[in-house]
Amino acid sequence: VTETKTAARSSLTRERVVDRALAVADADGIEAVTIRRLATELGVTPMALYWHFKTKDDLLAGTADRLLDDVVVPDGTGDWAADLGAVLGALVAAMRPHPQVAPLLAQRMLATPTGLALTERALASLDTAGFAPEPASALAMQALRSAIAMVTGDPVDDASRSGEDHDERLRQKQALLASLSPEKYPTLATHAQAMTWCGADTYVEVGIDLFVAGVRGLAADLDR
Amino acid sequence: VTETKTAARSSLTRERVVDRALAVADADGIEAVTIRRLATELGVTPMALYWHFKTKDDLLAGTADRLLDDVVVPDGTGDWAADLGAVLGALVAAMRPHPQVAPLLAQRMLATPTGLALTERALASLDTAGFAPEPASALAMQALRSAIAMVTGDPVDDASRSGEDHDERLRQKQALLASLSPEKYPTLATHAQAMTWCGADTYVEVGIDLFVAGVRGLAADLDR
DNA sequence: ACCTGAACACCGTTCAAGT
DNA sequence: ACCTGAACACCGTTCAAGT
Repeated sequence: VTETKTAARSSLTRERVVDRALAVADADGIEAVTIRRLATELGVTPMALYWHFKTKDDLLAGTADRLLDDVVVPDGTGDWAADLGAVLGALVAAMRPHPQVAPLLAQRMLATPTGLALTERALASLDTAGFAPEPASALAMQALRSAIAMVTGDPVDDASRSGEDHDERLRQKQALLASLSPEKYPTLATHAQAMTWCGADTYVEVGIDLFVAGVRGLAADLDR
Repeated sequence: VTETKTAARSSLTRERVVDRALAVADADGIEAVTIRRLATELGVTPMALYWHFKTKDDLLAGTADRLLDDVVVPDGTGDWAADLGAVLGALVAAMRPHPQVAPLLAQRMLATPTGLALTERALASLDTAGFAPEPASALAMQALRSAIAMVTGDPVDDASRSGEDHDERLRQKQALLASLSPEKYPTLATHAQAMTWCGADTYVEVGIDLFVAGVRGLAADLDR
């Protein structure tokens, strides 16, 4: 795991630090990305990172911003509902490879050009849908949070730990659901399999469709 | 802040520890609740807590479960949409006084009787709405996450710090939004005030309505 | 400009010991 | 049963110093 490349071993840069941070977060969870661990993996003193980042929060912000680099801001098509779905889809696609980092994006949406562009598009869609500024803003924020929620995955097992920990928790969850009394929790018993399947794809699709459908419903209520 | 009550100063209990944990989380954020801090505030050795809790995660789980104690599980009325909204409302109402603790509830919904009861009701509503087990489960999980997102408040300033920090961040946010070029971000400029208002009430209402409307829309699509 | 070294004030947790 | 004390392996960060 330690830095072994002879080429470009010199010159610590913000980019290389963020690369490592992303790798560590993906492998062992966001709580594992630590100044000291990144330093040792980069073959450097912990304090070396403080030349490139003012603080650990700064480092995490930089890591979050990296996700936004991959976002392709969709063009407007005139169909506000489709546009809103496209913004959500773009955001979700960018966050999905790094679910551990996704929650940090909440604080970066108004602090980054891409984040601002996405927010602008979302608000524009909601504006043409007929929402006043206040509900439009609330909906835009909820959109952001929903997107994060979709990629963060199964709420029950937090999906942070990889490998065996993950499997064991999933087994525990299944055992728990199987042990429930069908009289007290009839529907839950029926849905035991579905609640543990962890199919991220359907989860994301349902999430985006749900949000757009919700906004559509609220927009329709405005006209009455 | 340190424990000063002469009555019942003896006998550390799980309840008293959780009380403190909640107070600290509300005052200084969830990252401030620390075994060592709780111990000193309770006038006790850090290790004393380990008699009542197996680990810090256990302590946090206990703190999260406390929020669920205040939940009143709503009765079914026959109107599945209303029932779904009631479940969401009950959950949101319980989490709202302690936004810092709310995210921890995600892991406790299937590990606690009240959580199971709420999940059962939500799944039952979605079942009568016509959803198959898989989408119903996905929607139920998204409901939980949405509820947490609603109480966690403004994504931009994370609302964890109280008082002056909070005010300063809000001012920074306003300044940032005011400094945007209206050509590049026309809608954002229009919504600058609304994006900073922090009105939690409208935010929650919009969130619940949005979710129910979304499910209604998806349910209607099922019949076509 | 860019990095090292030592030090400080924190963490969670183990293990043995007290009462 | 319930709590203390010392110790271990971690944290983020400051401050002075090296090159």
